[in-house]
Amino acid sequence: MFTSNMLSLKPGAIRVYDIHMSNSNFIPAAAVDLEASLFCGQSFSWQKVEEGYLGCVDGRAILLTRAGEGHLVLCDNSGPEWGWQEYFDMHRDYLGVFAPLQNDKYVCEAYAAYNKIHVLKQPVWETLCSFIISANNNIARITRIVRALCFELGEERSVEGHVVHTFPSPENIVEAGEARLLSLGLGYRAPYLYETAQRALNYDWDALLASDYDQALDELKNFKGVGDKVADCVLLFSCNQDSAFPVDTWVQRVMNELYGIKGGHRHMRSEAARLFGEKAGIVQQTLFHAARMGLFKQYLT
DNA sequence: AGCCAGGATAGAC
DNA sequence: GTCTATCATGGC
Repeated sequence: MFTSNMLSLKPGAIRVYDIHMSNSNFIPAAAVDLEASLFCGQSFSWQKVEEGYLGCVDGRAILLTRAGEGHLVLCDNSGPEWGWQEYFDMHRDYLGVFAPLQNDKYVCEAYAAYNKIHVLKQPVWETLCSFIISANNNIARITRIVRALCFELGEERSVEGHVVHTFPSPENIVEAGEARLLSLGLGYRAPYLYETAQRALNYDWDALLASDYDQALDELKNFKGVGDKVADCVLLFSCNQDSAFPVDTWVQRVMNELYGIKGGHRHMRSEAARLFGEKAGIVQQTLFHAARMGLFKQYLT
């Protein structure tokens, strides 16, 4: 039997979630760890402000303000209401994903420390660009570059007096040109992003979203600067592919040194499915964050 | 100064 | 198909 103290889930957490789901603008703190979810390296478009968190999703300025035991969602009025429940993956049964893994020492340790990291469902174009930029880079600098891209090439939006900038469209990036991208700090990734933007000008994103995993993986790798890892990030964070298993340097270390698994992308992914289930990507995000925060320091060389 | 960061690429074999 | 040097940039 899977009990709440096994993984240190706070008593009553699920209840609070259910009670507040009736309020369409309220994100209960007990349902999702916004701090960890926004800053664990899956999105680079959020920042902390006095009242809470400020971001821009799908061309819409968003402010998450602290209120009671959670946050209120405030948007600008530029379009239809923002589907934050989908963005924050509120309807997934996270306990159901982790419960079958109660015999996995490392998953349990990670889940005990970070049991409310949700995998965000982000706009695919922004995710593709962000993770092209992420190659051989660190989260702080990726964030700076993405922010510079938005500030220089995006459009201004505002909510509650806060100004943000939208993520630039493929047209915006092509018009800016490769040299401009270089000056924004992209380094050798500048031509990758530029060529990707050109290819994206007339691209059928709906077809990508409708594809199965293998098909979508091959398709994404046709973009310049996209290999297995970046493609898996896009698949997991934007394409509803819960089995995608991004292997960066941290996850590589975890798989090698904690689970004794080595090999190429294909083998690593099948082993991840065997160890963590068909939604291995959801588990991966918590493992990644735990490893990066030093939780496995004692096990890693 | 050298190593690391949510890796990918072209080239060699 | 697998293995490798190389690629900007900044922080430590």
